[in-house]
Amino acid sequence: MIRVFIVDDHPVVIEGIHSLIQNEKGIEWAGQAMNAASCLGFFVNNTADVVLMDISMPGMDGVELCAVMKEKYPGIVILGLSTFNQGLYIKKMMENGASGYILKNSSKEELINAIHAVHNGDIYFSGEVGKALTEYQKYSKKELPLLTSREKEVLALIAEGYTNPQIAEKIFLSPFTVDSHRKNLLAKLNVKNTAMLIKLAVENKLF
Amino acid sequence: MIRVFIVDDHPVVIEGIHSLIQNEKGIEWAGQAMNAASCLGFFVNNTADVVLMDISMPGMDGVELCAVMKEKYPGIVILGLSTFNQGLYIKKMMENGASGYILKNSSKEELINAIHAVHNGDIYFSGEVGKALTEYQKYSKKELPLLTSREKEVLALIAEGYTNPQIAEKIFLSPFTVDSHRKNLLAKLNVKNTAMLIKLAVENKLF
DNA sequence: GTGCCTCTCACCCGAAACAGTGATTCGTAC
DNA sequence: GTACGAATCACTGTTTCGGGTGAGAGGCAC
Repeated sequence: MIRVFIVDDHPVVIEGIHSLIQNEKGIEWAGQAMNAASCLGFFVNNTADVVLMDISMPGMDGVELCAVMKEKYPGIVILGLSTFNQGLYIKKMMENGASGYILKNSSKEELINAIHAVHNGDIYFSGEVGKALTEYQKYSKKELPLLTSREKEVLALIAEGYTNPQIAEKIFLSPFTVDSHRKNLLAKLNVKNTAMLIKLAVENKLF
Repeated sequence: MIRVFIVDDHPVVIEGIHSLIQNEKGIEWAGQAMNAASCLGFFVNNTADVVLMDISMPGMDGVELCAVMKEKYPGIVILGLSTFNQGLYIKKMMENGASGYILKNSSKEELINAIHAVHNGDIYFSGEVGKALTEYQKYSKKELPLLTSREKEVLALIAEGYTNPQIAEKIFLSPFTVDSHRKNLLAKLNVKNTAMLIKLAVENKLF
């Protein structure tokens, strides 16, 4: 029996999901909350197996609540829930420990499938959400000029904290040469100092 | 009818999966390849709906091949496949556009489920893999000292490429103060220059 | 009220980064 | 064979960073 708890600030949604999963064999209604605080309060003295969690709520939002819940109760599985389909939030939610994500307008089958899948330890995204996520990833990849192999090599060493002279010694080059590569990196990637360079490099996995 | 293609350098695995999915209604065997080059060759004149792709192969590995395939044929869905269960590779594979991931010792049901799920646009991880991924994420989060709000503020501005004097002007502080915060950041996070600082900050989302 | 931390400001100094300019070698592509 | 980019090296400045050190104001805890 999978005990399902729901956190959502919209009573309509709670009601809707409640009616969808009641009478569903293998699934039990554990309780509900309309904000993060109530949710945390509930879990002081109670528990559940799967938490359906709205991504946008007044006060502490789902993304944050998700992190707190997984920190306190790592065994509880969280399934993100939202009316809108936004890659960035989904990604954040996953990074905070959610096991899946579905839209509120999912069919009953999708909802039941998702609950069983995440309870089973699987990670599950409904089709629409999966699309948004991959589109987001594609979109978030900026078009960046190609770096030469030497440049990537130098870039990696800069990111590890080596200075020009140290890099020069490490890869048997003149410090002047390393400096040249460094300047080319700044110019190519259109940034003005090391901080921007490394931020861009890490975010876009340039090395 | 879902046409399934498999890329794996182990004939045994190809044979095994072939026998598992043959006679499975709705699934059709599109072909096979034992390395990245053969795979790319096949798709010049042919196509498939779902590609089961080994993560570790001689020459170009699955992670890289995955990126190339999704670049050339965005419509083709890729399902990662591996004997071992390593969070880092799974994450990389997903970042390169894979839609799911299963282990080679998955049951027939799991395999069929996964194929249908990813073909449907869902993202699917089998339970064991999901566990590895979340464990990896948990593990990869280093324990870092807490930064004060001012420090986070300064850190964010450094990451955007501002110099100490510019930051000072921006948040109405003395350049000396900004420099102090900057030095505290280096000391607290145990790094020795801006490059390491920003790398650590971006990787751990410190601001 | 005595610690402890945060935030603030200050100065010195050497090292490193950044800007500008220019040059040679080498391979590859047309 | 020439045109181009990658890779190499060189010099000169100016700016910024990073290490060390110190100190005063305000908040909070015990």
